[in-house]
This record gives sequence, structure tokens and C-alpha cells, in this order.
Amino acid sequence: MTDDIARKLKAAAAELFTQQGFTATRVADIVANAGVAQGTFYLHFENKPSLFVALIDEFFAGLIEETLARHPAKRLQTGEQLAAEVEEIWAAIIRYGRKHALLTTLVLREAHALPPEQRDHVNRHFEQGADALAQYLEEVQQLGLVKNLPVRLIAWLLVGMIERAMHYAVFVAPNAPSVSLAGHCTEFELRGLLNCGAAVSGCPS
Amino acid sequence: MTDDIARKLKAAAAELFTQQGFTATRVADIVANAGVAQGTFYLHFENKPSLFVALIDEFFAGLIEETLARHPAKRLQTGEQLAAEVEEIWAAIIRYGRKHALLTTLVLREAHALPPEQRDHVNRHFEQGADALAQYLEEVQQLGLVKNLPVRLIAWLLVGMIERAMHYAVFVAPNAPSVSLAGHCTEFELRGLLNCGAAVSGCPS
Amino acid sequence: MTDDIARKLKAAAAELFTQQGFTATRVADIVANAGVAQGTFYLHFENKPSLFVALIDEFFAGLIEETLARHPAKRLQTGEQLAAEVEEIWAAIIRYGRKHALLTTLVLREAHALPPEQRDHVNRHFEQGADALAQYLEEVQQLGLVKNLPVRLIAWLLVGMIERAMHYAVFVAPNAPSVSLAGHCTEFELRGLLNCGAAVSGCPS
Amino acid sequence: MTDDIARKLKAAAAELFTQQGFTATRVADIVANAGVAQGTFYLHFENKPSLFVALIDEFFAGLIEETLARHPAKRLQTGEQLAAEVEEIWAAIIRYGRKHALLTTLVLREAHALPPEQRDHVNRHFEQGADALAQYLEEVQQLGLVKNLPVRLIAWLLVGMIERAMHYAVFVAPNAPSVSLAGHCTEFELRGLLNCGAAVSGCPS
DNA sequence: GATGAATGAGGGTTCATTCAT
DNA sequence: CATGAATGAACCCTCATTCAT
Repeated sequence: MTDDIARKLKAAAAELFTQQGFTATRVADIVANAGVAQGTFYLHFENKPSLFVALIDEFFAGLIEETLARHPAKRLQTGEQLAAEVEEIWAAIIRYGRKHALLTTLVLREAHALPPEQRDHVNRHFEQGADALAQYLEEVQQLGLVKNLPVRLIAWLLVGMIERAMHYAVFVAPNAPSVSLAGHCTEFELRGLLNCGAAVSGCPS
Repeated sequence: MTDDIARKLKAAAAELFTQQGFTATRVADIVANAGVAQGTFYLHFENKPSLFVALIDEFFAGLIEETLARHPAKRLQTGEQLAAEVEEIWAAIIRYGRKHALLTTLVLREAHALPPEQRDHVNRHFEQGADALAQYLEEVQQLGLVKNLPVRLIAWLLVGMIERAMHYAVFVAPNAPSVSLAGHCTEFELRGLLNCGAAVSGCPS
Repeated sequence: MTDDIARKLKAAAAELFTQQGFTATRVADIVANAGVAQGTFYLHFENKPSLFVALIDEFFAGLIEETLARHPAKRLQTGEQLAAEVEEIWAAIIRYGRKHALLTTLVLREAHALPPEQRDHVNRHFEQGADALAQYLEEVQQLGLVKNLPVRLIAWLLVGMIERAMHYAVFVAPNAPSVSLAGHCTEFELRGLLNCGAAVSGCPS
Repeated sequence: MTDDIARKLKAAAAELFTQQGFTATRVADIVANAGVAQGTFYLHFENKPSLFVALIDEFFAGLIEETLARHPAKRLQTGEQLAAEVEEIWAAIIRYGRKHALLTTLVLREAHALPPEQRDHVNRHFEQGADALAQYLEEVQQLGLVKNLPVRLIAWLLVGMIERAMHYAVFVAPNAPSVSLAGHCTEFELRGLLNCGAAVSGCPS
């Protein structure tokens, strides 16, 4: 019952935050949308930002669980295997973003509307994501599968790519097949943009 | 004289928005910091969001000018030349972000705190950036220098990489030499992460 | 409970509007005078003008109810009966104005201080009053009791007389007996100023 | 030159006050409409209300001059003469209101939007008007031309009639011939509404 | 636990007025 | 005299949060 109300509040809030933005959404709107009384809100959440944070936490927990957590670097032996893994991760990311489009929108577009304290909380999620990616990169580096580029920098670049890949998959081209998107992302991430046929000296035969 | 006040207001606002966030910064703070009266603010800016937008516009105008505008795709003939150009662009981006650290912070961290109207304005900058990148990619594709990946997707991935590269250069590793960062970004962007020594079938001799 | 607060707010506002005028009265004054919090005001009224309008509406509803509504023209047969009715109406008007001196003051003196929208609303009351009077005049004209003067013009002249009669009864001569005032108004309205003894050709034998 | 500016300011203000109301008209609007600088306003008028008062004073001076001042009670001897005079006064009033429609509108509709001090000033005009009418009535009473009704009360009733007659002539029926309106007003004022044919005991043969 | 009326601090914006040029 | 940029006091209204029922 109690959990039910919290869930209704979160669903209502996710919808409204997405439509009107965090700042423009009033607690009164949320409770109206959820069909409970104004005061009830504060029995379930400390305040408005903390409801937002709960949504964000949910998003990140789910995302990590369905991506990196399911695809440990350890078992990989060849570049081919890595490529397969990476492609699956990209596909999982894109599917996750589309499945939780509201939450994705919130994370990508509303996180900065929060007051400093909660904003830091959200940023910590991104940092943890970058850390996890950095660690993953280090492992595959030690396996000799990827180049010796500085992992923290690359991790942050990947974070940016992931953000915008989700943005693209959800807002720009919501109908593009996720496998196809995942394939392109993987190709770009692992082998870069340069045409192998071009006269370059980087990837010699 | 008049322009001087506008400049003082923008400088004061950039500082305060960066420190406390857009929402938490009151117009009263800005004018106090700039040393003018409250009413004077509204002689120079329509309202608080529009001052923010002025800062953002400034940022993007400068960024485009110092990067893509100076490095047209047309003249390129070889992958080596492209790589050199791309590296210079990355370096310019990183230098720009560091030179205008306050504005960069605002764009990366505060843009979504705006009311809907102004937020749309900011988003249009990102879209225009993506468009410009997509066009650039198309041109180098037609020159046969880069692979036939879908340009709009890649453009958005690059936008994400740029955002996080600036983030990294300004916040995470403010002392890392920009040339070095630019080199790594270029390597990643053009040739990908995969170790050429690894057993892969993607870049055959 | 809720109605009680609205009543307190209206009473406080009527007093302050009367003393200091609509514009000079701040919402803060009203709530202080009513003993509630600033925000409470907006639970009961949309804004300051709409509280004023509520007072005005109350005034007109009561005035109509105690005057024209109680004295239909239909039953009248002789000029004597009409005169008696008219005198009772004048007496009712004067008593009403004195009984609700604050509201009367507001209607007579503050109505034009409102913003356009609400001012129109008030003006509509006057127009409805004129309409009602015009209809009354038409009925008694058809009964042959009054002259064939253009009813809408006369109705507006009567509106002016009523306004100033209330003004006189409330501000100029608050102690004059209302029956006496009503008698004079009736005499003036029905038989005019001209001395019958004077040599005139208007009311021939 | 100086007077010219004052005149332009008054004309501009009369127009704007009429259209948007006193409160909603900003000094900035007036000077823009008059084609002078903001500061120039204060070389010619103490402040916004005092410009309004100047317009009102002008209105009343002209009105008195063209009505009562030209029609002294002294020379009258018969009711017929009085009726003729009264009708001319009514006609003059109506013509004046129509000729100075903007000023009339201001006096009838905006006077109460003023701050207390200036509002009192305007009210004094009405009181002086009532006084003048009362004196006129006394004189014609002493000449035996009009009934012995209390002059101050009647004076105020006449003020109300005049206000609403102007209102009618300017707003309700701007095309009705003024002589005709003046005739009806005179008939009503001097001989009342009652049909002489009706069975009444007030005006016996 | 649930309610929702009451709270009251907070801040963006307006605009009459001034005064250095 | 004229200018118009600068001033800053004033005020309405919002809305997150509380608490008596």
C-alpha cells in the first residue's frame, strides 16, 4: 500500500518532470497526478529533489545491472570476443534507454535543474560510471585487447558517447533498429572513423 | 559605457551561476556583484534567463569560430591530413574550454536549469553543432577519407565526446597538457580502441 | 471555517480599500488586518482585484434584491401607487447605502481604480442596473403612468441620481432622515423642480 | 516652445489615459507618445498624477465657463424662461462632453484611480459644482420658479444626472442629436416623469 | 497513515523619479 | 532647457513544507 503510493508518486513525477521540467513541476501537480493528498507526499519522500534523486538512482541501478554487470571483461580473449561483447553492451544501453524513455530523459535533460546537493549526487553516478568504464578498459588493456590510451580520459569520452547515443536513440531516431545503432557505435568505438583504404600509416598490414 | 555595464553584469553572472547554479543565483546577487542597481539589470537584459542565454551564445559563437570554422574539410586529401586537422580541432576545443572555464561550466552543467523557452534555445546550439559535424563528416566521407557510418549518429556521438572531453580537460585533469589530450582523442576518434595487434578481422591488410 | 476566512478577508479589505483606496492597499495589509498569512489570501481569492470584485458583486446583488426585485411595476395602476412605490424604492436605496456604507463607498469611489478587466465587470453592473430601470420605465409607460421619454436615457439619468443620492445620504448628510430624503427624491423624480404656481405651459389643467 | 511641450504631453496623456487607464499608462508611454525625453516630463509637471489633475482642471474650467457662467439665474422671471435656460445649459453640457470626449472620459472613468491627494482635488471640483448648482437653485427658488426642495440634495442629484447624461451622450448614444437629449433632460428635470394625465393629486389644475 | 488548509519566506520585475551631461 | 541612463523601493504572487484533524 505504502509502496504503492510511492510508486504512483514516482510515476506521476517522472511524467511531469519529463513534460514540464523539474523546476516547473510543482509538488501539487505530482500529488494531483498521483491521486493523493499534498501532505502524503512528505510521508514518502523527504522533498521534491529527493523524489527526483530516487528516480535517477533507479535509472542508474538498472542501467549498470543490464550492461557492464552482465558483461565482465575477464572472460574475453580475442578482439572478436571483445567486439561481440561491446556490441551487446551498446545494444543493451540503447534498449534500456528506450525502455525507460522517461527516466532517460530525466537523466539527460533535467539532472542539472536540481539544487547543488542533489546535483552532486547525480554527478557521482556519472563518476561511478566513468570509474567502472575505466576499470573495464584497464582489464581489457591488460588482456592486450585495446590500445594503451589513458583509461580515465577514454572512460569519460565513452560516457559522453553513451549519453548522446541514448539521446540519439530516444529523441533523434527513435525508430532506428537498436542492433543497427549498436553496430555502428561499436564500429566507431573500436575501429574509429578512418577509412582503412585511405593512405594512412596507423593500422599497417 | 553601456556595454561596459553589460559586460560587468555578464562577468558577475558567469561567476555566480558557476558557483551557485542558475536557480540559486538571484538577480540581486548579480547586480551587487557588478556594482549596479537592480533596475539597471533590466536596461541591458530582458530577464535573468536571457542573460544566461547571452553567455551561452557567446560560448558557442567562440567555440565554432575557433574550431570547425578554421578547419574546413575541403582541402583535405589524405587520411594523414585529416588526422592532423582533427588533432588541431581537438586541441582548439580543449584550449577553448580551459580558456573560458566559467562559460564551459555553465554550458555543461547549468544549461538544463533554464525555463523551457531558453532551454530550447540552448538545445538548438547543440543541434546546430551536431549538424555542422554531420556535414563535415559527409564531406570527408565523399573524399573517401572516412568510413560509411551514418553521419548524424556519429555526429551526436562526437558531440557527446566533445562535451565530456571538455569536462575532463576542465574538471578532471585540468593540468594534463592539451596537446596530449588532443592526441588521445584523435587516436580514439579516428582509429578506435582496438589494439591492431589483436586478432581481429576488421582492418585487414 | 473556510468561509470564515473569506469573510474576514473581505471585511478587512473593505475597510482598507475604503480608507486608503484600492491601489494603496497592499495584500499584506489585508491579510495582516484579517489575521491570516499572506499565502492564505490566494486560497480564497485569485488576486487582489478579484477580492474587490467579490465585494462589488455582493453590493449589487443586495441592492437589486432590496429594491427593484421587491417592487415590481406590474401591480401598479395609478400614479399615486407608483409614487408610493418609488418612494419606497428610494427609501430602500438610501437605507441600503447607509447600512453598507463601506461597500457603497467602494462602489462609488474605488470602482475605477481597478485594472481594465475587473473595471469592465463593474461597469456591467451599472449597465445591468440601467437596463433594469429602463425595463421598469417601459412597463410603467405602457401602463400610462409616466411620460413618453426615451427610457434608456432616463434610466441612465436615474442611475446618476441614485449614485449621488447615496453619496449624499452617506457622506454629505449622514443624519438626514431617510424617509425625508426619499420623499424629496421621489418628488423630484416624478414631478420635477418646476413650481406649479409658476406661469408655465407644461402641465395644463 | 515650453508651452508647446506641455500641450503635447497633455494631449498624449489624455489619449493614453483614456485608452489604457491612468494606472496602466506609464510616464514612459506618455513621453514616447509626445516625442520628448523621459526627464523632460518633470520639467513641466511635478509628477504623473499632477498631469492628470491639470487635465481635469482644464475640463472643469471649460465646463463651468460654457454652462452656468453663461446662464445666470438673475434675469429669469417666468418658468418658461427658466425652462429655456435649463435646456440651453443641458445642450451646452452635452456639446461640451462630446467636444472634449477624451477629457470627459477621464473625469467620468479615471478620476478614482488617482492617489488620495489628487483624488480629493478632483472631488473638490464636484463639490464646487454641487455648490454652484445649489446656489443657482436657491436663486430660482427665491424667484418663486422652483419648488422648495432642499437645494443641496437636489444639487447632488443634478450632479449625478449630469455625469450620466454626459456618459449617455458620449458612450451610449453618441449620435443622438444634442438638442433632443437636452430637451428630454430638461423635461425630466423640471416636470418629472409622471404623466399628467394619470390620476394624481400632485399637480392639480 | 492520510489529509489538505494554512503557512510565510522569497525573488523577479516594474516604473516613477533623479541627475550628470 | 533637454536628455535618457541609472536608480532602488515597492509589491504581487508562488509554492515547498508543515501540522492539526
